[in-house]
Amino acid sequence: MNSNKIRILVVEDALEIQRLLRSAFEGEDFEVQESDSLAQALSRAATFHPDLIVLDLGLPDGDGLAFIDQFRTWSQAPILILSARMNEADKITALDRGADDYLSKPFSIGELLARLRVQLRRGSKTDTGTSPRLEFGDVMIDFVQRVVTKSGKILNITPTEYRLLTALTRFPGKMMTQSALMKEVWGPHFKDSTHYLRIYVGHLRHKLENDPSQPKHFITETGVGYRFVK
Amino acid sequence: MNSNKIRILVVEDALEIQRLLRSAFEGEDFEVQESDSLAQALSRAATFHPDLIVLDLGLPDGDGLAFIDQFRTWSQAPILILSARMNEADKITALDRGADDYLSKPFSIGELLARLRVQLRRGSKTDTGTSPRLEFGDVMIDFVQRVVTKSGKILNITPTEYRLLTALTRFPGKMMTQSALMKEVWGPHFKDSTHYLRIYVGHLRHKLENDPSQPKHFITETGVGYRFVK
DNA sequence: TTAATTTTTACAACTTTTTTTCAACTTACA
DNA sequence: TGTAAGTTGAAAAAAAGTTGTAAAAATTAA
Repeated sequence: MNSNKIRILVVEDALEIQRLLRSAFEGEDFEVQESDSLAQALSRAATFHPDLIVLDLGLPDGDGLAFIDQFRTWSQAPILILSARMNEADKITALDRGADDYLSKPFSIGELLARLRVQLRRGSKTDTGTSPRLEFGDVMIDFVQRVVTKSGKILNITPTEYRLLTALTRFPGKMMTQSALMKEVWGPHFKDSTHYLRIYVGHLRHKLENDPSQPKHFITETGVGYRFVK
Repeated sequence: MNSNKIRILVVEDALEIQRLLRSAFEGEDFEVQESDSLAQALSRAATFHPDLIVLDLGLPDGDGLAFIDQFRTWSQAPILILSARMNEADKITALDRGADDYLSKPFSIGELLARLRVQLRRGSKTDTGTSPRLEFGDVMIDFVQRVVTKSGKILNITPTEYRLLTALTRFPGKMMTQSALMKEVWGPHFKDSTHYLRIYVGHLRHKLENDPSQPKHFITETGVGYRFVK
C-alpha cells in the first residue's frame, strides 16, 4: 500500500474480466485490487482506499445498489458500473443512487479507460477551482501528478498524508469535521480514532506551513474539526 | 440569465431532436437555449452561461472537438456528447478532449436525463454561492461551510457559541425566550441555568457587534429573552 | 535485511465550558 | 423621585475537555 499510484478496486466475479481489467489497469500504472463478492467489497474498499471503483452490478451475492449506498456514506470516490443488464431502468436507478458512469457488457476496453480518465480527471479537481492544481503561499499541489512542492522543491508526502491533504483541501474554507475526515482518510471504522488526525495534521503543518506552530492554512476548530484556508 | 434555474445549452441541428430535448428539459424545469451551428455555439455559451452543454458532434459546420477545446479554455461546465457516430475512437477522443459523457444516438431520454443529473450533482457541490447564508452589517454566516466572517476575516466560533448563534438567527426578528434558547443549546435539563445565556450572548456580541456595549443585532428583552435583528 | 510509514503511548500545552463574584442596569412601587 | 428587588453583563478563576508533540513500537514495503 505504500505508493501514491492511483488505486482502482474492481468488484467483479467473472475471472476472465478480472484479468482483462487488471492487465489494462496495470498498463496504465494503476494499483489494482479485486473483490469477487459484495460482502468482501466494502471492507476491501475501507482498507484499500480506492480512488475509483469498477463495479459489476450482477454479482451473485446480492444487491450492488446497497453497496453504492453504503460506500457513499463515507466516500465520494467515483463508481463506474459494469453490467450485463441493458435495460434503461437499471441504468437510471444506479446513476441516481450514486454511480458516476455505466457501461454495458460487452464493453470496449479503450472506452472503459477513457471513461475512467474522465472520472479521475474530475476527482483531481478541487471543488472550487477549475484547475487540477491548488496553490497557496509557496506551496503547490498537483492533483493529477500527485506531487506537492514547497518553494519549488518536491516534498515527500506519504500516502496517508496525501489522502488527508486532498480531503482537507477539497473545499477551501469549509469546516471539515473530525469524523468526516476520519471516514474519508482512514475508513468508516476509524471515525472515532481522532487522535490520528492530530498527528497527521501535525505532519502536514510541519511540511507545508512556514511556521508550523502558527498555522495559517490548516486551522484547528477545537471540538469540531479542521479548516483549510488559502 | 435572469433566473436561478439550471441552464442547459443544446448544440444540435436536427430540429426534431431539439424539440424532444427542449420538452424533456423544460419538464425538469431547466432553462434551455439551442444553437444549431458550432459557429454560433461559442458566443451563445459565453452569454448564456450554461450549467451544462449537450453537444451533437455531427454538426455540418465543423468540428465539435474544436468547440470543446475552445469552451474548455474558460469554462468547466460539463459537456455531454450526443452522436450518431458509434465508433470507439470518436468516443475516446471526445472524452479525452474534455467531454464528460458520451451518448450514442438513438438514445433513451430517461438515460440522458439520468446522466445529466450525474453531471449536475457534481457541479452543485462546487457552488458555494448556493449555500444558505445570512448577512448583516459586515458579518456573514455560511451554515453549510460552518463559517462566520466579519469584514472578510474568518472568526473562531466555539461549538456552544455556534449553536447559540444558529438558534438565535434562525428566525430573524423573532423573540426567543430564555428557556427556549437554553433547551436548544444546552438541552432540556439546563432550561433554568439562564446565566450561561448571558455569558454566551456576551461572547457573540464581542465577536460580532461593532460596539458590544451598544448591541444592534443581539437585543436583550429584559425578563423574557433575546431577539436577533438584521 | 533495511528503510519508510503507520500506530501506539505518554504527557505537556492549550481552549472551552462552567463556576464564582460583583457591578451595572431595569423595573415597580412608596 | 428614590429605593429595593430582581435582572443582566463583565471579568476572571477553576475545572473539564481537547489538541499538539515527541518518540518508541509495530507493521509494511523494497
